[in-house]
Amino acid sequence: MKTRTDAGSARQAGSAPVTIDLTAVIVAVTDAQPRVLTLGPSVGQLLECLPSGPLTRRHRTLEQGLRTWVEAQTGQSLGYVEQLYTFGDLGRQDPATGDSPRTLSIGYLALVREPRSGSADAATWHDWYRYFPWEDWRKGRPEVIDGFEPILSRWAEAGETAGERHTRRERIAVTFGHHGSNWNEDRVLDRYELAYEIGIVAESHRDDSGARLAPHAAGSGVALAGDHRRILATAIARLRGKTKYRPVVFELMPPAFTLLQLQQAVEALAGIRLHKPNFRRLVEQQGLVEETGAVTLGTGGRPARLVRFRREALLERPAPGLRVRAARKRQTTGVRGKA
Amino acid sequence: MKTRTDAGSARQAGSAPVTIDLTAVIVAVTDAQPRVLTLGPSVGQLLECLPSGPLTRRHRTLEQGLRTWVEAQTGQSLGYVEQLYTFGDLGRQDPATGDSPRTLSIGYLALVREPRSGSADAATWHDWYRYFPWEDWRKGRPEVIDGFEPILSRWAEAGETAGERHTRRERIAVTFGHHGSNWNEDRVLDRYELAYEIGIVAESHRDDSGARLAPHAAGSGVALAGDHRRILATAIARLRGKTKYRPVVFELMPPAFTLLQLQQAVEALAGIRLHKPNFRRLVEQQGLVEETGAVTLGTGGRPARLVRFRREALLERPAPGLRVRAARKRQTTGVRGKA
DNA sequence: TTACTTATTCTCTCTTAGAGTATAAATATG
DNA sequence: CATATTTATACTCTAAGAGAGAATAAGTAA
Repeated sequence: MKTRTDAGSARQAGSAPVTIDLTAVIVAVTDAQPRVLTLGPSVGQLLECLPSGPLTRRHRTLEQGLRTWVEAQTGQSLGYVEQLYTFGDLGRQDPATGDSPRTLSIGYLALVREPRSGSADAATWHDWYRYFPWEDWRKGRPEVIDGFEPILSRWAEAGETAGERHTRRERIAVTFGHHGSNWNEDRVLDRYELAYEIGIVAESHRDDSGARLAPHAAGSGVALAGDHRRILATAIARLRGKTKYRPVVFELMPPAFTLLQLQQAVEALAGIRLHKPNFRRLVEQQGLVEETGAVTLGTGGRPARLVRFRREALLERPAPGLRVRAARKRQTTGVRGKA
Repeated sequence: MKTRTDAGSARQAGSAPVTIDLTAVIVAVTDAQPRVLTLGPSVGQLLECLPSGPLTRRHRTLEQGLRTWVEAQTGQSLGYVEQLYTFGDLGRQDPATGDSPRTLSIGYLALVREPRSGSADAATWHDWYRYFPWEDWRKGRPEVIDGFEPILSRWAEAGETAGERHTRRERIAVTFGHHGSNWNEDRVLDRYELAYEIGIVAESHRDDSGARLAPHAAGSGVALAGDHRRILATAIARLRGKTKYRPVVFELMPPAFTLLQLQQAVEALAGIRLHKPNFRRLVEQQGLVEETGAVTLGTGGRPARLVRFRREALLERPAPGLRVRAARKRQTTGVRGKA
């Protein structure tokens, strides 16, 4: 449609060629680990990247374009797909791009059931904590954060005015919490952004960005090409948040599963441990699952009932989800040996 | 960055010229009504539209481009701004555009304090329920929904297979609820999408879209140019949802306000009535406000304390927000006469 | 003074969430 | 085969939170 006022001329004048990149974060959970599909480094491409390709006029819809590209590049066909965010800031483009057409990346989150094990393509599945080691609190506070802390405080105290120093301390407290307390697992993107600004992650140094305070810290995880690690952070944040009010985890589960498997999937995504009896109560109370009648052996103990997702739950509750909070005391889910 | 596999050639081949439109939903609350800023119809532009303009190479960031356009078109400078969604499906463009370059719209939500009353610009503030009359349940169930119901059932029963009819009935139940129960105020976009698909709103008939089952229904609200009503629906949905876990309402309040004003702002956004004592308890318990010491007269009754937003609340709670649910019984907030 | 309006404070009940304990039914081990 | 170990499942106890309504305070309008 037309834009009003005298925008017409401005449009002609300033409108620059733009390329739209459709980029997918494809997530699965296997063996209680969250995985993401990437294309490994190769000749002419130093870093790993997410599956992605440009929007063309053959793509009727953005999502359809994404599906096409992903299938071409990885062989994966996608089920659940959701748009995340559109990234397009200039100062943040990989300078390798030169000043060719401006590129916007539209990021998508996709959830799939199972990593296709024998994919002959260049695509490989990786534990997503490879890119965000500080996000996995399932075995307690990750040690890598110890390495960040001095960098963070140095940055805070380097503020020009007292006010700025206060704001910076506040920001650190909100995003990273206070020495283990107040950790909010949803703030994945905030943490990445802060790490990027301060220079903790490798991308800060590669990009044409202002702040380069700290040298790229140890334990800052594997970098991805372009904006891709930011897009991944956005995806994890969205998924962690959404789990709480929509039954999205079930997109990642096989048709039948045990309650422990479900719990471990949620724990894998959220990066925290949950209290087992309360988790089960929550799931059953909300009517999110129903019996299949079958049981599994091979659990190593008493056989577990196999359940399946109950679609009707969507109709019954306004916000069917797993509103979980981390167990205060570190809580074994019953699988990983004696506490 | 580069795209891997043999995307290079495909990119050259298919890559079409693209225009990026930055579109703003600018929201304020005055006199307990939610308002949105639009540019009125004019010569060469039959419908109202949202402030919007193309991204140019002068805009370093998308958000900065948006702010520039909005200020040029409306004189409003924006405070809180948040990206919503990127729309770019082909089948849904206003056919008036012809087949000129494909346009993607990136929608934004902006919150401002006060409508600038005497704006000489073409921009005007309108109650947002003008575009979504069925979304305002503050005075009970809106009558316009009565007009939709037969159209909805006719659509459901027109499904080809029994399965499709069932799916359609389910979808209606989830989005519109069952005759007044199960109304979920967050599902603004779902409802608009359904209305669009069935043909309840005017845009369905204007666009080059498939379904045109029903004639554009009475009480279906004022149409906007292009995608803009969809973008507005997205904004309302986002704002209604976000209110529950982030203190965004305060972006819309004056520096000092009474608890009733705050409640009415939340009610205006959510389109539902709240239980007054419980609302106050929630606000005070969460530590979201603090005393200013002053009181207002002119409330028509006992003077009310004036409070202000307490920023520290952000640090103390993981999800500081107003997790409100509609009062079961219609509940007077004490202002609108005797129930 | 009396009615009415809005503000503010309580109370009571019911649901939900956090944390821990007890029992059941398999596997592993001697 | 008895026993320890492991996982599954069911309960209990407590405390916090949410829904609903009543009671009291302090103004304005008649």
